[in-house]
Amino acid sequence: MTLPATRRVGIADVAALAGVSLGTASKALNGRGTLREETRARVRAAAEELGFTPSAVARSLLTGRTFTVGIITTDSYGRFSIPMTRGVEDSLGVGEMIAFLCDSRDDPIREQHHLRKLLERQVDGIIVAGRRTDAREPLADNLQVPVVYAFGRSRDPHDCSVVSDERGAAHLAIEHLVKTGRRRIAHITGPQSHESARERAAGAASSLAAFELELVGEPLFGSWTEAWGRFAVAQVLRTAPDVDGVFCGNDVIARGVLDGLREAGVSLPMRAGVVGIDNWGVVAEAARPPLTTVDLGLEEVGHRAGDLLLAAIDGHPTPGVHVVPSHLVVRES
Amino acid sequence: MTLPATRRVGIADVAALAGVSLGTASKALNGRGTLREETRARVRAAAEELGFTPSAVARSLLTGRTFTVGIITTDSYGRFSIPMTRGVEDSLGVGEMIAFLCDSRDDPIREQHHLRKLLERQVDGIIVAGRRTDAREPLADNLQVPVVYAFGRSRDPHDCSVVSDERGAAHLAIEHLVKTGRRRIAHITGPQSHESARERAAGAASSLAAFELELVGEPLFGSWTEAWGRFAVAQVLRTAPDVDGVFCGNDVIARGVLDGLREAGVSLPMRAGVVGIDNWGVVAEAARPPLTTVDLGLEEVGHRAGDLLLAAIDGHPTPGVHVVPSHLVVRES
DNA sequence: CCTAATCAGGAAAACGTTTTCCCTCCAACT
DNA sequence: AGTTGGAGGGAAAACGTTTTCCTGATTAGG
Repeated sequence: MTLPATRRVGIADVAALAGVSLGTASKALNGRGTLREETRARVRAAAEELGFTPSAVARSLLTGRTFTVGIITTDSYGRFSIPMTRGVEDSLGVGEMIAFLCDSRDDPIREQHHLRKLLERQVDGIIVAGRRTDAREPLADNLQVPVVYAFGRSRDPHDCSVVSDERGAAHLAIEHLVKTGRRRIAHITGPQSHESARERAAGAASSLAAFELELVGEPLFGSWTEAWGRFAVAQVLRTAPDVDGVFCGNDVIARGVLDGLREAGVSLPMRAGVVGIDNWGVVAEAARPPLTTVDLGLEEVGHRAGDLLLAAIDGHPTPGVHVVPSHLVVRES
Repeated sequence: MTLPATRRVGIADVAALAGVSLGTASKALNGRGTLREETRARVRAAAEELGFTPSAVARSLLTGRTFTVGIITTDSYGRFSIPMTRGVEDSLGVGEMIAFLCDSRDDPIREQHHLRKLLERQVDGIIVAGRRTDAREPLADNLQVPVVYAFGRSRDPHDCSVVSDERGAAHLAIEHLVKTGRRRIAHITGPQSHESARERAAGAASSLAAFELELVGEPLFGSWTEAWGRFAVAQVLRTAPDVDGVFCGNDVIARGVLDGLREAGVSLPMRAGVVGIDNWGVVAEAARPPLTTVDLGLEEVGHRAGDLLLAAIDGHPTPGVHVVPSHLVVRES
């Protein structure tokens, strides 16, 4: 009893109503072949009348294309995958494609399971959206469909990966601080085990060097939390009371830093500038003062990944690592 | 040039290698028909050797089922749809189903566009995940596939909707405040135009009445922001300095309230208790003190919606509004 | 030894399209 | 008048499965 109350209306029904053959109806609806305009119109009218919706399944079987891609994300929380997915959707939409969303929750078993499901359904391509920037193992080898890695690149440099510009982000942050007159700049960031934390710290150091400056103290690695930001900035104030700028590894830390500074009596943004990374609206806008931060262009990463995947599906693969520029979002901090 | 380098390996290849007919191979792999165990094994071995992956497309064409559903979400930000999608995925996973994710961004045109794409692909069912609890227009009438509305219910009571228990949530919050000794309780919440704000306020009033108490002042409707929380609580303190509890419409407001109270010199949680709604980790856990809040069970809403959709696909629809219970998450506020 | 029943497996239809090849007109040339 | 050639449209193959029906062989029962 699987609700077949009314049979699907197929192109054969349309053809019958229009008084043409099945093949002719197909041509009329798809603009192929040579037909009189009057015939086309008659078929279109019949299709309209019957509410005909072509079966993508049948079409796929014949053409081998499903106009479908899979997105495998390891980001169960959604902070990163949401904007990326949006970008991917934008990119795919113009090609009338649509995406399966699979959440692997960082579990390789689950990931392989999803992969199998996607391959069975003959997706035209796959996007792997990571939560961390650290390079990851490729999905599988000898895969028949094109794959693009977004945000977290693949360990295999011959794969196609799209990443955001971590060093560039650090550079933008430092540049902003320096150009607004800050000279004694500290860096508070996440765990050293995260490549993004290391990259941002390295980017900050080299950027400061270009201005003939140095960080105040060593970069403080901790966790991506407000509590760490508050704690670390208190420590900074003890060892270097004249600090006038803090570059934070992400917005959440930055918010903790802002609270820590304010509560220590540092008037903001007069006596010190703070810059974060992520441009996460709910955090950056609610901070006091609203946080100046660097947007990693996640939506653009997704968009780019989608474009590259479409190109690869079309037979024009573009292996290598593609870097999407970051940009500064100036608020009041 | 669409990369047909190597032709797909089909069940015919498997059959040939195993030395059986195509139909027999199908039966062997699917456990149908009556075959010798040795034959089945031989076919399985052949399939393994060739790396055979059955084409879900061909199967769907024949059976009319795609084992695929569509999720249409209006929640471009992702705050609500992420946990719901997770729940849906969990529910579908056991049925070997997989979901298309479509973000309508609250645009009816885009929504219809997505709907068409989904119907073309012959999804077995559709879940509509709302961002607001306000009832929404049905997706379309005379739809051939089952639809379940999640979080935001459909205006048509004959549709199947799954919602969270807004009044119950308010009740849990008030109960917690009262049981921890609070008597002078204010309510600060979001815009009155949002049904959830109105429901939560109404729930709070009736719950207080059950304890023979009343709200301190009228509910303060504003926006779902920290700034509003800070501003509103300052106002409350002016008109009712002895307030000892605040029930907030969501966690973000609650966080603003906590900051406002603390900065006004109210020691927390000794002199006042604060409860939010949402249990949004990044906000509730980072609050000072960590926020006690009500979890609306969004993941459960998604899970339930998935279950009901599966049942409907199986020919057992369950029209009506289904309410998922909320639960209190006690932290330190 | 003959018949009926069961077991194994093959042949072919079916799903709903798209596309290729073919046929039949009819007009325009030579 | 005979030949091209193009326009308009039909017939049928093809995609890769599942399933139904059928046939031949083996076994059990009488």
